[in-house]
Amino acid sequence: MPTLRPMFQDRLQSQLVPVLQQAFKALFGHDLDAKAITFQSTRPEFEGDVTINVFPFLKVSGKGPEPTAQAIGEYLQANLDLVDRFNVVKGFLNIVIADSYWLAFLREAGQHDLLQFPATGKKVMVEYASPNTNKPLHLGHMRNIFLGFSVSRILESAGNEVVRVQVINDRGIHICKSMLAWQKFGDGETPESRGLKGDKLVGKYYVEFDRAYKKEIEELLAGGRTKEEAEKEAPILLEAQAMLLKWEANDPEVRALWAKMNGWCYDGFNATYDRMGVTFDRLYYESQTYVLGKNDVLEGVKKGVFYEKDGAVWVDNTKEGLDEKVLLRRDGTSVYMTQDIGTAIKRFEEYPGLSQLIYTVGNEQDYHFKVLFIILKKLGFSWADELHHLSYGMVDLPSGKMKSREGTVVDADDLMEEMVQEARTSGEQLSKLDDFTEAEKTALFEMIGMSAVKYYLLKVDPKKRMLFDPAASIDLQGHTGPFIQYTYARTQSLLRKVGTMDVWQHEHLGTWPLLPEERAVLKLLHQFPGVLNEGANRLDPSVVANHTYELVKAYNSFYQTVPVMKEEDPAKREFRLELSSCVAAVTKKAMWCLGIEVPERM
RNA sequence: GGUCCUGUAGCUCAGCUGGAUAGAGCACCUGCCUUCUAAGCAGGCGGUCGUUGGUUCGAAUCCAACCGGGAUCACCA
Repeated sequence: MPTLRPMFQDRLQSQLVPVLQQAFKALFGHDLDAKAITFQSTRPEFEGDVTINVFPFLKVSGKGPEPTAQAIGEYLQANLDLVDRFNVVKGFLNIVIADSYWLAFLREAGQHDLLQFPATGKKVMVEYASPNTNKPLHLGHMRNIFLGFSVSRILESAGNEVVRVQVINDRGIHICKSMLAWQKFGDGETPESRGLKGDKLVGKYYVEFDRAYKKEIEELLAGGRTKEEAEKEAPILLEAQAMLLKWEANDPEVRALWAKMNGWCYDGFNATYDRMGVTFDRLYYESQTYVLGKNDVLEGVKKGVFYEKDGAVWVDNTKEGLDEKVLLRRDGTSVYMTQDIGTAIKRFEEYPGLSQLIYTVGNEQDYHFKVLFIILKKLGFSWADELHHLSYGMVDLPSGKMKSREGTVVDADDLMEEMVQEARTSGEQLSKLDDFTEAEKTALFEMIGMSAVKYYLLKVDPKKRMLFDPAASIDLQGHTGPFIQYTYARTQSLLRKVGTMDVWQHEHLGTWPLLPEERAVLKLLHQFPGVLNEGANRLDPSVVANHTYELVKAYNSFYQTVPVMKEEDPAKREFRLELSSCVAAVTKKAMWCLGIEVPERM
């Protein structure tokens, strides 16, 4: 993967490394490579914040593990103020970082957004939705959309300018099927007359088509045709194919129907996107892009990158361990790959400063993108190395795979509605919201329900296929979005009280032994920029999701065992308020990176 | 068959640039609301990290083979 973004340098490690190098020089007369040192956070059962494993250095030190660790520890303690003390357990050097360091860090964190990196000056395009216009969005689209949108937010936080893009597959045989079925069986009904969302109505006729098609096949089978013949010869299919030809010939009537039904579909999609909370900067319609690429391919033939065989144009990727692939059919028409080649080129033309292009598409297209990227590289585009397929695994149901034909797809609108209703049911049972207006409640339950779905889909490593268990996803406790929202609401409750009591002066923070609960929270805050950087480099929201959970879990533990407002020492109280405030800000921003909103009360 | 992804607790998932007795959530069991929001906290139960070899001082992590799950390999989109 291209590493465009600068590596985040952990501020603690960047201070430790040079002194460690000095230590190795002074103690063992060895020039230590900075990359040879790996830090790990100290396991909770030992005292310390950072741990260095000295086993790799035994050859250099010429001593056993414990004396080596001891010597390094002593050197660090003597030469670096932020090293307060240390202990050695077997080959592990556990370093305790001085409270003053943590306090200074907290002060800094209070003044800056830890999760907003300086501008990189880079522009990145993220394509994260590519629906067909013949059926409504479902659970699979939801993973795709939330994943890509979150990645776009993460990249933005990491300092990049982001262009969010949707590709709409608005032409082809699939939409003709819906159109034909509507013409035949629709009786002129519209989303308005029927009271149905536009995408649902179009989807309904896609199903109608399939039903009629199957019926015709059965009749043909009964008439003695083979299955294959029947599938090819069913009159309604032939009619749909004829309609596609008419569409391509710009037949006004077909085009008008096409525009009308696609319009219904877009209205439906837009309503779904609104509820999802996602937006696009640029839409690409396949009806406009499907003609692209042909000239680029012919250009490639001239350059000798592609070759002709049997009248068709091929690319040979056998050297790359792949196969040969047709790019233009014998009749000169395009295949899917052709238009993807053209569209990629067009995008870089449209956005001259673009440095990276990310396609959020399911892993069933891994091969397709591998081939696409190789082809663009062969055509000599300098940006070909900056193309990335953000591939994600399929979403399975407890009953198995989702199959539209078997009616087992989970509809996006239905699922969101169900989750919001579940949030309402549990929220009203808790009866903490008596002074909320009905509108406020509705907004809150919307926020909670949506966070449950989004977090559930985002906490899993994108490349793995995942199981969507409706019963588990509806859970609002434990490792869930609502749990994180709840913690945020807790911090806000505290900070509101401060507002009315005016006890928070933001004055200098004193020095005293930090409590373990406080340290745990500080360490997780301290690690967060590195986590965001990792998420941006790996294009993986799950690392951000999981670390946010770690943070709020530690904060809850702190909250439940350490007094904040009730602390009598004003300096400690202020420190804990500052800590709470910082946790709140970071949590809010991290959730923003996931495309999840966070409530002031719940 | 070739290629790619994947296999960790009853279930869903972290950990995988090699390092200390493998972590969470759910489920099940025990405590904790006259005290800053109990959508919470504290604790218990629960694992031959698919199998077998190899590399290493050290392997869930790297390598190989095998087994299981998935995807893909159209002059389809």
